[in-house]
Amino acid sequence: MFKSKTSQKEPKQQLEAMDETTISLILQACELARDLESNLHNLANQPNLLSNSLDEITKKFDRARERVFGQDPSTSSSLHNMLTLAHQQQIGTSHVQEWLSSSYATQFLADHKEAKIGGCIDDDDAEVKGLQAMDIVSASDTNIAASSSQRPRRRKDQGLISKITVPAPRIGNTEIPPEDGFTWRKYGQKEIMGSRFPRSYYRCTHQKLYDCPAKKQVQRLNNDPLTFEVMYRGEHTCHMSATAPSIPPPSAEHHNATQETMAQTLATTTTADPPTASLWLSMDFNPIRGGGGSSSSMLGGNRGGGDGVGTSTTTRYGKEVDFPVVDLADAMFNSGSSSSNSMDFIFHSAENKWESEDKKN
DNA sequence: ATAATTTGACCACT
DNA sequence: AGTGGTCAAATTAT
Repeated sequence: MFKSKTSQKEPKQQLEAMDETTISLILQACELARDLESNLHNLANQPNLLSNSLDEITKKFDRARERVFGQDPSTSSSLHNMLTLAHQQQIGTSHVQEWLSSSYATQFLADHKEAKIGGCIDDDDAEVKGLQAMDIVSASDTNIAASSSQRPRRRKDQGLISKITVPAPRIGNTEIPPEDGFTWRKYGQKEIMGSRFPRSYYRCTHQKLYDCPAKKQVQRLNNDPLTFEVMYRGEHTCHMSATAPSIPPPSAEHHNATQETMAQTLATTTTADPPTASLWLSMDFNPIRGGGGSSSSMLGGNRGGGDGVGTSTTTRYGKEVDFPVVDLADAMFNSGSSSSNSMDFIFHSAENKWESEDKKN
């Protein structure tokens, strides 16, 4: 429904924002990333080379970013994270490149710039970069305590897989973390010292059924409530099972944040079925929800544009909230500008809706 | 009835 | 002792 509506309304006007040199820079960086990917195993033993290689890629992206945006580090953080994670988790960077070469990439960049209302400073790059392959390996040693009869509590250090920041949905509820193709069950929330917003703890919905150890933490950034910091721990094993309900993402055995970024990006930039972007689009977004006893009925995998696709609802702490899609779209496109004012309006109107929703309860 | 979320308490870690 | 991660009973949603 609103799927086609939004897609048609989104112009691809940002292409001219990037000249050929910029595109070339990005492609070069992708090329380097691919090289790195193929040599990753060798380079793992040569930290210096690895570091140089990463620097090279980073620089190219930075230059590309500067050419496009002058300077706006926040804008490129997701892109940067994406690439970084692509290396570390051995995601096929050809996917990245493919995506980058599509017009959706430019749209993505434009949208991110636009969506940054408060101007967030992404200080996570260092951390993400700091991740070693060891971290990824150690993450698999999550042996969920199913043994003792006592209350076995997990140790803190489970091996962090990835930590990324993702923008809140531009359309819909900006207060919920974006869909990432997996189904999560919230098991905790905690106020964190120095953070204005609580941190939410999620585990894979299928933890029990499939012994899936995947977890994630979601927290909004202090300085940019419209950005979520998502920390993934553990690896999904549920989609490995033949009967597992989760749809394995393109790079099946390496679930990760990149997908989240990409998924979120695409979800927030366009809901059309773009030729290249469909690569990610097809992998998720359908809000396979473990909702109300019907989760098991989803087991066949209802992907591929089935019935419930394109839904404009999602969960918000257990409640299903109808997004004022039409209103939002109108606000967005009738306001005649893409300024932050219109965005403010959108977010505020959305929040008001949710507030009144809350009052009912 | 079943599943998901909320939330206070418990516990590991520093 | 403080902080953060997890548990689990109670609550809410489906």
